[in-house]
Amino acid sequence: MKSNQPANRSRGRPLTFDPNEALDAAMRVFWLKGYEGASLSDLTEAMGINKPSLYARFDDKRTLFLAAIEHYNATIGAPNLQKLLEGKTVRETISGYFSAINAALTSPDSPPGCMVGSVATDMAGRDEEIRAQVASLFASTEVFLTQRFKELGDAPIDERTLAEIVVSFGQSLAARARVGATLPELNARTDRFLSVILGADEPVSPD
Amino acid sequence: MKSNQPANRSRGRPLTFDPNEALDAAMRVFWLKGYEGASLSDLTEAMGINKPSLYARFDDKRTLFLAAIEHYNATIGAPNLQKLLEGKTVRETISGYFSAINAALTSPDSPPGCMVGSVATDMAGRDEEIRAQVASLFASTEVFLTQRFKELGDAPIDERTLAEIVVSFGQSLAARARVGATLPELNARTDRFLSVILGADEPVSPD
DNA sequence: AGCTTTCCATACCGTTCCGTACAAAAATAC
DNA sequence: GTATTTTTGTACGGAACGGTATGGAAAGCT
Repeated sequence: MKSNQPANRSRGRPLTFDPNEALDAAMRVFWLKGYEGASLSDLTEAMGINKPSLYARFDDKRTLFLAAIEHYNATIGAPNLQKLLEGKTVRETISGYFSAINAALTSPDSPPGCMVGSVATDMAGRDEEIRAQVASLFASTEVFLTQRFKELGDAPIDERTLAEIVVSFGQSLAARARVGATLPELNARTDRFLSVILGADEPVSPD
Repeated sequence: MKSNQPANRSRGRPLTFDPNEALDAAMRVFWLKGYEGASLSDLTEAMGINKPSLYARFDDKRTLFLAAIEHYNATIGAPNLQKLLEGKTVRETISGYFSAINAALTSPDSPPGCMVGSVATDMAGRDEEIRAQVASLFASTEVFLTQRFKELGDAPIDERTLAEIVVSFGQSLAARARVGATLPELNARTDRFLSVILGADEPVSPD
C-alpha cells in the first residue's frame, strides 16, 4: 500500500480539509453514481477540495474508490454487524441486525441501498482487486454471523447455513432498497422471512 | 416509445447487421462494463456497426441500455422462469429454477452474475426510469412464482412469502456469482437453503 | 437507366474525461 | 528574517466521451 504522507507532518502548509470527511463525501458520490459515473468534478465538488489535493491524498480515482469501500465497511457495515452482539437469542440477534440494516438501506441521508452490494458488486465484474475485496467482505460477514450464532447456542439449524441464509437475505434487501423499497416494506419482508426461518414470533416492525 | 423504423422497409440499402444480434452484443457489453463504463466505442465494436447505425436503430446510449435490459429479460430471465412450469411439486420446481439460474449466472459465455441484479440495479439508484423498470421485473417475478406455487398446491407455507424468499435468495446468488462464486459453490449454497426452507431431500447438484 | 429510399463509413463537433505543472500561500525550522 | 516544507488554486494537456453532418454506396421502384 503506497503511502502519500509527507515526511514531516508538522511542517508546511496545513490541510484545509478533514481527510476523513472528504473520504466520506467521496464514498457517497460513488454510492450514488457508481465508479465510472462519478467524475472527478463530482468528487472534488462534494469533497470540497481541488484535484491536486485529491491526488496528493488519495493517489487516483480507483484508489479512492477502494478506500471508499473500506470506509463504507468501517462506518456502516461494521456498526451494523455490532448489532449482533446485543441480542441474547438468535432471534433477537437476527431481528436487531435486520432492523439496523433496513434503516441504513433506506436512510434519507444516504443514497439508496448498499454501496458494497450494488455499486462495488457491479464493479466487481470488471475489476479483479475489487472483486476479491467484495468477496472477502461477504465471506467475513458470514464468518462473523456463524461465530455469533454458535456463541448464542440456540440456533434451530446449522449455524453456518443459518448465517449464509441470513446474509443472503440481507443482500436481497439491499437490492430492493436500491430499486425503491421503503423501510416499512423491507421490514415487512423481513418479518415474513423470520417467520419462515425461525417460526412465528414478535415482528421487526413494532406496528 | 419512439420508433426509428423507415417508412418503407423493403426499399433502400439493406441492413448489413442483424439488429437482434447487435442488441445482444450491446447487452453483453453493458453486462460486463456497466452503463457509464461502456463507451460507444466498446458498444459499436462489439455490435459490429458504426455509430450512425447505432443511433439510427437505437436512438441513443441510454435507450439502448433500456432495450438491453428488456433483451436480457426476454432471452435469459424469461427462459429461466419457464423452468418453473416443468416441476410437478414445489420442491422440484424451485430446485429446477435455481439449477437454471445458477448455470446462467456462471456461464463461461457471459459476464458473471445477473445484468439486472447487478448492473441495472446499480443504475437504478440514479435513473428513475430504470429504477421503475427493475422494480417491476422483480415484482412480476414474485407474482409469477406465487401463482405457480398456488397452482402446484403443495407449498408448505404461504405461497407469496415462499415466492419472496425464493426470489430473494436468487438475487443473493446473483451477487455471489458477480463476485466470483463458482457453479458448484452456488449449487451447494442452494442445497443448504432448500434443506432449511423445504426440509431435507435430494440436492440440486447431482454429485 | 434514372429516381428514390435507406444505410454505411469517415470525419468531425464541442464537451468532458482523468491527471498534472506551476507558482503563490501558509505553516515550521533555523 | 530567511530557508524549507507542504498545500492550495489555477490553468492546462492529451485523450476519450457521446453524438452528428455529410457524401457515397446499395438496394427497390418505375
